[in-house]
Amino acid sequence: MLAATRVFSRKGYDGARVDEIAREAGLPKANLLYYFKSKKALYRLVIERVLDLWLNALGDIAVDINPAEAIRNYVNRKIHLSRHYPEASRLFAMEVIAGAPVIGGHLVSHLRPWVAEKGQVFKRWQDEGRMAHIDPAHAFFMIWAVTQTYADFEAQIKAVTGASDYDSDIYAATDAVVDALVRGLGLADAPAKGQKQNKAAVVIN
Amino acid sequence: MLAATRVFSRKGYDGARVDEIAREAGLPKANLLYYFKSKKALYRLVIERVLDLWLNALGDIAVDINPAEAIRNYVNRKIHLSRHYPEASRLFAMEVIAGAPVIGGHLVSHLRPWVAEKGQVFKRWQDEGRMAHIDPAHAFFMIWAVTQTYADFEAQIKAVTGASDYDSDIYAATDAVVDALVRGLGLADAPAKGQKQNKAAVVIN
DNA sequence: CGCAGATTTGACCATTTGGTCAGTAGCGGG
DNA sequence: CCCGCTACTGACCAAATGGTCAAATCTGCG
Repeated sequence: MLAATRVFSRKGYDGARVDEIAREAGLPKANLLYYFKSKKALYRLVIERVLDLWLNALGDIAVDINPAEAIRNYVNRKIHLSRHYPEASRLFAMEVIAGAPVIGGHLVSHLRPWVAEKGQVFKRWQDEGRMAHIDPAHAFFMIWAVTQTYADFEAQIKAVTGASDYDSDIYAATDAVVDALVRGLGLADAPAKGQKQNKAAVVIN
Repeated sequence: MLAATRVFSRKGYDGARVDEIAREAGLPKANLLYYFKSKKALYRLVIERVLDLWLNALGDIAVDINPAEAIRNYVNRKIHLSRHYPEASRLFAMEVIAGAPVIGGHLVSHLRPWVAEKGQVFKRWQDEGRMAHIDPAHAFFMIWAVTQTYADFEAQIKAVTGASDYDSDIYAATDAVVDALVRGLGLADAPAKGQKQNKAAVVIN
């Protein structure tokens, strides 16, 4: 299962060889196909598990604390995920890029309501002047884009920065990125005193 | 060539069938292989052309105008590209996710110096207090992540928003995202009066 | 026209790959 | 020890696929 995630994420669905997955899992191909009916079935299981991981591990966005803090938490958790399971992240990315043929339905049935619900919180914050006016869904797209890029485009980032130790070198720099994200979304540290008074309070240096 | 880009971007290298590319190009497979020695050679050509498009079409980041304006231009151009050539964007993404086996060298030899050079501009802006202090390379990663997400994760965005007309529905919302990006990077509209005086001047509403 | 070289193409081939199957090994209970 | 059942596996197969090739067709030119 882990082996499958690794191989699929490295080669994509078509590029992955059942035999390679089996070898990586340390058992004969026939045995692998004894447990999982087919390559496609295995892929489906793996990708659904990844999506679950994504949705569950992220948990909620705290409503009770201030927006900046809440989003900072969420983003950091997301980055933590990407850092800890880069293969999962990449696998998910490939699936979506290919048009989400397998998890398209799940995205509609699970992710969509999730976004709709959390979006309500954003809306409230925006009404209270504690968050910039951005379509909540797009705020998520921004957050996801930025957090996933460190897992998905690792090769590019490595090439550009020449980081020798990706994990420590790169993720050390993400704090500033999280700041930028929070600032960009215009999140207030504390409840605003009045409507629209929002002054992008985060100090820059 | 266009056909190849389309098919490769839809299926990935391994998923793409030479025969399908040929059919999409409206000529027999044998003829396609007469022009391009092999599938791999064709892929290499296509992906290199995409990278060129990326690097060239983006052109420069204007130094003479104010930072906010300059980056806004750059980001808008990038979004325009993603919007106009989503297949190219996705193809590039898949290549990088797979570890950039083909264009890894190009990234180091072309993209890296490009970033280093443009990064100097960012550094200057930062020293002048006209931009938040973020490692310039990471500022680019942020920008790229956000702009590419609209092409690469189209399937996800569609699933979440339920947009019926992706092109117009979605790209209409990107203005707010560009704003957030500019705000997040702490870009000043006009030259700051003094060092470190930066107050994330962009008003939020 | 006639020829030489380039272009085009259907037929074909070697290899790879997902998946099957018949048979073997392990194992719990009687 | 044996029976029945599940887990496991090497050998095998049909289909798909990248690539080749020889023959056909086209094109420019003397």
